[in-house]
Amino acid sequence: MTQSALYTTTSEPVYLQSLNPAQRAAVEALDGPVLVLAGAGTGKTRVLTARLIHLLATHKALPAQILAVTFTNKAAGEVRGRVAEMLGRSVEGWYLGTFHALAARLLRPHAELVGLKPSFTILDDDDQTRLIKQILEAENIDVKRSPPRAVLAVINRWKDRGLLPRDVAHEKSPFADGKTPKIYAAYQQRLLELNACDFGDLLLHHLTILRAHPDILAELHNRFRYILVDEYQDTNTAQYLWLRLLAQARKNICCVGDEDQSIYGWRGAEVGNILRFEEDFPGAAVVRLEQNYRSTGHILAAASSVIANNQMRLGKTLWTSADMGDPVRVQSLWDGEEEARWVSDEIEDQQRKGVSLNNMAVMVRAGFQTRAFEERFIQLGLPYRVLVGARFYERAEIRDALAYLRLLVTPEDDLAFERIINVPKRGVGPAALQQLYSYARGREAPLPPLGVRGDGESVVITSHTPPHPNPLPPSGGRGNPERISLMESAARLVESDELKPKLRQTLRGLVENFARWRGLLQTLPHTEVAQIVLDDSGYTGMWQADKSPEAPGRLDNLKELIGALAEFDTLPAFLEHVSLVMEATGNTTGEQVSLMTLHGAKGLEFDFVFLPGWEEEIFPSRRSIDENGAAGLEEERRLAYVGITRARKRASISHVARRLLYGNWVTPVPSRFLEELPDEHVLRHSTIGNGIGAGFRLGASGESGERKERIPPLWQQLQAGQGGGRRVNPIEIEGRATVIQPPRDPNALQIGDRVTHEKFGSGIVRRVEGGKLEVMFERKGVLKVMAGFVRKG
DNA sequence: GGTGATGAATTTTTT
DNA sequence: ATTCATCACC
Repeated sequence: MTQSALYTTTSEPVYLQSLNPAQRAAVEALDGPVLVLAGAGTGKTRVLTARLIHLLATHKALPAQILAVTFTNKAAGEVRGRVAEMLGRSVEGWYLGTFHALAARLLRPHAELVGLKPSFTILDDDDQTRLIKQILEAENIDVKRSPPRAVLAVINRWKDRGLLPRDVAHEKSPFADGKTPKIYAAYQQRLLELNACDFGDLLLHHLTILRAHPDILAELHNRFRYILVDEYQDTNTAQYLWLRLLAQARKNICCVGDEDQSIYGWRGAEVGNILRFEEDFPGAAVVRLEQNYRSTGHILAAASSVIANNQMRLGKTLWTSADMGDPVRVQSLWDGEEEARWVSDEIEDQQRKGVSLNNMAVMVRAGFQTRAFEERFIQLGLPYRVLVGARFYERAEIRDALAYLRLLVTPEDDLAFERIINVPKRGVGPAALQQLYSYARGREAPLPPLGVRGDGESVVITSHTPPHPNPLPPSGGRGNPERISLMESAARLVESDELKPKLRQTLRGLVENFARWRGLLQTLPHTEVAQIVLDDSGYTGMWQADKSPEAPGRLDNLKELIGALAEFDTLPAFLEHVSLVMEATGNTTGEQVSLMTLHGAKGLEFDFVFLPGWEEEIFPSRRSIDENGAAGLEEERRLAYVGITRARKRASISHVARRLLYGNWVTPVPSRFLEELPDEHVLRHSTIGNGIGAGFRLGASGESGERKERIPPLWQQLQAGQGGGRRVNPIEIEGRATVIQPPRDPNALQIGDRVTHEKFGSGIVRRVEGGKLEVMFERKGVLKVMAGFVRKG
């Protein structure tokens, strides 16, 4: 075998030297399916990076022969950066990116196969919602009872599951009078007409192509010798199907993930994918990374104890060589205000001891909880930043500006047209827009459409779905050739005398402006053209005239946008980037406490972590349990696990006796997760003097002194019947050797298998006893059933 | 077509 | 409490 220079030196290559045995096993198991179960803080990125380099160093693959998929741009960027650094060369052009970016890249050249042009645009969430709204209205569906966002969510969940309109004909949804499948079909139809994709389509279209065209699939099999997947526990069914298809020839697929950190079920992630890996890829090697390099002993023990209450897991036992450190703090407080005060006091305390604010973070369950802390921090003048606030490209002014640019590049972009036609206000309201629409459709138009044959044999967007509800025919689109864009309609109507004079003049000005701006692109740099567009359209002026306090910030953002634009050679290149990367350009200046949601905290770590609001209904979130029962509760518990394991030195959890929620006072029950924390690793304090809060033992006299107390039985009882969560004794943390497991008999039902029961729905096997199974059902919780009554999958 | 009042909803978030 | 959307009215 050829050996690289890196490899022939007497000592081992640098990138292998510093790995522990488990990490090393994960890196060196190059061929065949491999599942790397990477616990929190066990060096996952390091393994991912080393594995990529090892593939190259051993000459197993060239860069272009590796498909490395991540979930977020941030993760892709991290791997990119580290690989580039270690190799000392650029990773430009590698197939290393997010599912969506890679799918888009692979899809474009074959777009015609699903009825799109290779230049298709990618719609953002906002565009999607507006489109759905239009369709609902055209179908005469009450958008109050069926909010477009909710309908879109249902459709997106279908897409997550890889379901096309033809697959969902009998699926039910509580919205759109049961016509959601029809809405889905109409929506897909409209997307084709707009030559557009939403995020889900990027994968679905590509999947459709790979299934229908073995030659294209074979080409990819030939190209991608090795597949590497990050955060596998977050993959949805569509992504899973896509990966499985791509991996089926060579089976060299390595998935890295942690079922205990699967927290995106609500947006389609299937923990089942990771739980089922060995079944999906028989003969898979499984490597567990269990040595934690982040947290001290008490923190790990507390986190392990909480997560041990989950049934749907493969199981890992984290351990550390670090000392026990500080116990996890649990603080009981009066109300939200006191909680914010307590957290800020603790922060200032650490700050006085020399801890940087950058090493401290507050992690909440839901966005609205940040407010109390922000107010307190502002009051104290404590610098803070909110992570995952409104993202840069989601801000209104940025979306408006982007819409102008999109319209400049693609005059057919009706959604962009609609967004900016009356921004700034030009007197082109819904009525005028309706006129343009009518004309575009070639119906009810005041004049026969110029250059359009007949009177426009147009398919009305939605009102009559064609007999075949599948808008994705295998070849050629079913777009309506008669239909013209809104911009085109405006251009033609301006030449007629059917518009009111004022409107006509306005539209004429706009149409001419766009034509002129487009011309400028030939001679001027695109950044300058962009600036001219924003200025001449009156958009900049609109914000300059705005006296509201946020206006100056918005103008700054627009400047920043032009700045970002400068980093790309062309306008279309920039727009493609933006549609896939909705990230803020980070401006990290000075020392700041971080404030974020638990979801936003994944992948991050801090010395001191504050976890406020551990109260039933809030955390675990009521809706999560309402909507997903036992499975929802387990996901909440994983969120607790993620929160605690973010802490390097100390995790401080708190809950309050009363809280102002949506304008009224509630007295929450302490979170059941508090009870799952083992006493021997926790230090409990309370400033609450008596029994407010449905679970606090009365203090002797109602004074509010600090007091260490055991949480009493009342809510233990309350919880006993809830959520299907069985109480489990805290487990000890212990070391455990890395295991590379031999292949199992693929036919026998085993722990972790997904099964379906006619009456109880689907679930995960958690114990096998002869012919009897103990199954964790998603809806019903843990039940014993006969093996004969379930089927696999 | 723009403005103010009224009423309902209000987890989590990437691409 | 606050926000956001829709409706009635100017």
